[in-house]
Amino acid sequence: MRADAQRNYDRLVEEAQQAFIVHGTSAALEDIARHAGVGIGTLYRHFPDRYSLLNAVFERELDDLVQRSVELLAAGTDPATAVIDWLRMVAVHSTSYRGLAAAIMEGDGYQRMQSCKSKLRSAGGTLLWRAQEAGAIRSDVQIGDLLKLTYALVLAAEKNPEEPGLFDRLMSLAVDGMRPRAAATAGVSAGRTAAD
Amino acid sequence: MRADAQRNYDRLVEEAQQAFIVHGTSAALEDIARHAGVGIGTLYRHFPDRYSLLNAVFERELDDLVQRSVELLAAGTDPATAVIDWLRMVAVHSTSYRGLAAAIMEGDGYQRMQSCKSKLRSAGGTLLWRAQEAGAIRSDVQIGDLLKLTYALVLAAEKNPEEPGLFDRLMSLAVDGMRPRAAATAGVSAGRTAAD
DNA sequence: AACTATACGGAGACACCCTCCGGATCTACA
DNA sequence: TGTAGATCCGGAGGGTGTCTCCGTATAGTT
Repeated sequence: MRADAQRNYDRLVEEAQQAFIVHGTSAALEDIARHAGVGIGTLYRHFPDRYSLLNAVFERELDDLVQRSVELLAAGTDPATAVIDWLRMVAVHSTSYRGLAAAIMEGDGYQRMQSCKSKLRSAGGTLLWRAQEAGAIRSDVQIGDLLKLTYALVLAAEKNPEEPGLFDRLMSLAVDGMRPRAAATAGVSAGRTAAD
Repeated sequence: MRADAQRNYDRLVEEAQQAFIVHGTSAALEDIARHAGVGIGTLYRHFPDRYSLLNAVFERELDDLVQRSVELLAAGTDPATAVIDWLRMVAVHSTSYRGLAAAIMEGDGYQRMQSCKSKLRSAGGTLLWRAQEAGAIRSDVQIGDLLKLTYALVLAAEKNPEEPGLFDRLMSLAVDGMRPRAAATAGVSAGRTAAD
């Protein structure tokens, strides 16, 4: 890669990060290029579409979330709580970019953002595995599902800013469902089989 | 309302329904107008934005979902199962329009689609109330939250078409969390308080 | 210094959104 | 039935944003 190309690449990612934070992930790409002192053509050469750029920005920040998962693994925290806390951190992070949750979920971006997704999966997967080994989380729960759930709830919360506690309320529903149920207690679990 | 205006209004809704089913809720409004044999200006006069049109289309189909809730209320089904089954019906319906779930969640459309939302809330609210009276669903669960959760999960499922069972898996997590937990069983609920 | 692979820039085609207003069309009333 | 005028129609046009293409410029090499 030529030196000038590398320079432009870096400036674009830098500028994109700012723009995405300020204007959300739908910030105009032409503005990003202009602020980076670069032509729109250059932007598109480095990043064929919006998702590529988003992926590059996001990837720089992922190390932090991965690091958190390692810490939670090392610390003596309750395995199930560790998983849930980590998912909350993922949620908090994605909140800093309006629209990021939507972008990650977007099918179109599936290919482009895969590198980010697999990093998240491997970090979270380890935490989940430990919790499942300890019997603290249902064994049929998958890390991919948890991440998808988390981003879906972030999105719901983002679209309902007038309800501040929404994410936590929804997450708590799902969180309770993750835990293995005690052996059926008469009455309380009536009808449960029909729902499964 | 003048007769020709009414005629155009109806044709637009009709045509929009088809377009939304075929091309998703982001179908080009100009195409809808053209297919309805009407100018784009006419479309915008009747429906100031995409959400108004979506609302009109959606509203025609809501009676069915409301009807279902009445049936579930009348039938002797388990109250909690009835709520969950109804939410599934809502989910199935919204699946017929790619993007509807996103549109309903969208903040911009909040005003425009309110009439649909309140119909859903009142139908679901009655079912939920009965289940909570019967002690079959946690009393702190709100119908607004359940609908938001449902649409969030529909959206997640819609964006991951390669995983057919996703919606059901995610829903089952949340569904389990809705049920009141039996009095703490030693060991299994360790760490629960931290998550609430 | 000359050469070539690589990268740049931005004009322009495209798609969609939404507005505006001159002209066409209904309807009520005589 | 004829007409006045309130109502409605249509689509050109301006705006925004995406993405492509290719003539020009430049870094790196010999």
